[in-house]
Amino acid sequence: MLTIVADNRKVVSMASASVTPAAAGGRGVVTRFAPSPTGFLHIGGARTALFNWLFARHHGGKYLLRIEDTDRARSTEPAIAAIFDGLEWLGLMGDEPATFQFARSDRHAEVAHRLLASGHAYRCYLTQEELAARREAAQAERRPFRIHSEWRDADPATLPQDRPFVVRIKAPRDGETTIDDRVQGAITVSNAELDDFILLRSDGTPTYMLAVVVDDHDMGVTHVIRGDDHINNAFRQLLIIRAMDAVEGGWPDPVYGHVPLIHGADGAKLSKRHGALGVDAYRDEMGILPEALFNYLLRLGWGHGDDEIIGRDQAVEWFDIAHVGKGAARFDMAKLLNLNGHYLREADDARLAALVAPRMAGETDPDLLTRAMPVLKVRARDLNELAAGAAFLFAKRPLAIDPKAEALLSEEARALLARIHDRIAGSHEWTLEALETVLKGMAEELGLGLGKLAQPLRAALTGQTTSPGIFDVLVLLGRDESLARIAAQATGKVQV
RNA sequence: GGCCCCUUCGUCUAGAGGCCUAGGACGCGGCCCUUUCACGGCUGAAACACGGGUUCGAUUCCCGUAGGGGUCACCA
Repeated sequence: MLTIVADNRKVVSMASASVTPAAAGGRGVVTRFAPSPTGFLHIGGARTALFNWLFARHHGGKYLLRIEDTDRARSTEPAIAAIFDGLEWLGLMGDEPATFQFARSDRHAEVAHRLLASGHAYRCYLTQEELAARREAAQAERRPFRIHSEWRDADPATLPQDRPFVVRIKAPRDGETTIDDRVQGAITVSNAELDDFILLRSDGTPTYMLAVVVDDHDMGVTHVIRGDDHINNAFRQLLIIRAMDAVEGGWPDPVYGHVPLIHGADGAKLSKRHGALGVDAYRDEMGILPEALFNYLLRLGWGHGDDEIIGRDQAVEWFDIAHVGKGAARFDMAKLLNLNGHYLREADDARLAALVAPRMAGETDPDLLTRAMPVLKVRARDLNELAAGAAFLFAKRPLAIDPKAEALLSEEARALLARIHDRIAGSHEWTLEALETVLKGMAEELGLGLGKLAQPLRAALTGQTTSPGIFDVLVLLGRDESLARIAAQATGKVQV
């Protein structure tokens, strides 16, 4: 993972040095997923990535990745690795090596200076203290605070030479701006609501607002699909885009699609309290399959008629951003588990065996695990349940007997086990059919239901009250192990 | 608080003026299958936030109300 990061860095610095805007003029669709590496890839981010990926694939376009690491204090290398790891797992890596935003600071500053030179931006010498004081004053008078810098229209000749300044955009003060959002529909904001936000900080570094716009432009991004917490930013970013378009042309408005955030079960924004975990937790701790999370996330906030089970290819064919719901959807673990159970049953047995083995205590046999999978996977919803269900296969004698199973092993039951032991020990074939014939015949002879034999058998063989079918268990365990486990619980048997 | 957005069963959703007696899925209840647990099948309860319009006719269009969410940094 770290080598990939290093490679990406190299590619980026070359790209930023040559400054070759891909000119978003017309042609193919280009989307992007742009997380800031301040933590793991959370479920909401994964869904945003998914929608970008699907939209691009559906339209035969390109899907790119950009790491927004301009916040040097909060961005970390492990977070970058975790995000790539999560995307990789879900099959949502970009079509090209990721772009790293911080590496492109010079290009961002260059754009700010063009805006400055063309009069679309200005140097503002207001200090943070002055701003804070004005903000407080506005608060005290209970009126909304808008930055009105006296430097906006200052005579360039009178500008201080040795004081720090920030570069602010000159936002229009009248009129209104409408965004035709592909998810939300038309959204209109009065320009008076937008104030002169900062492009370049006093230390010369670009702000997020500037960096996003410049990077999207240079990467040729045509469709900006992201969380709807960015709606307000879209209007500000459009200001920069239109200013640059006026300055040098070739800066078309992107198409926006602001998808709703995912909420917790209580309807509030998903937070750690709700289990807003990284996708790695769904994989490692909860034992979720990537195709299940993919399907779940897709159906969360989007639907296609009555269809519930939707695979990758089908999703690409059907995905339509206009059908993404406008309201926030709540995360429902029960439904995810149900879907996971479905994909578990569909999954390849050897693959499942490999996924389950590390979750089991002690030694396991991949071959036996694989052979047991068909009867094991139908009764599990996640890999942990699958591992628990497989435990009996590798348990060492003497078997730990679960209290509920113990209750099944009465005196009569133990006596019965002795008879079963002798009877099946004499069976020359150890197959599903042969064992079934023998045991059913025996039950009939004794005038008992098969359950009377099967239940104590299950307890003796697995130490539990639930397991795959009893004949499956016998065959999986094999003749020697089965007879030994039965003998251990039967009365009057010499334990091997 | 200002601004922006949202609102169909508990949850995810279908629905784009008559197809709606509002459909599907998860979850929940019942039945069947069955040696247990599952899987599977059948089945039941369960929703158009409220109030006004527009219309011959509104879940669907418009306006209010209520509720919810987002956003208001030299963070991203």
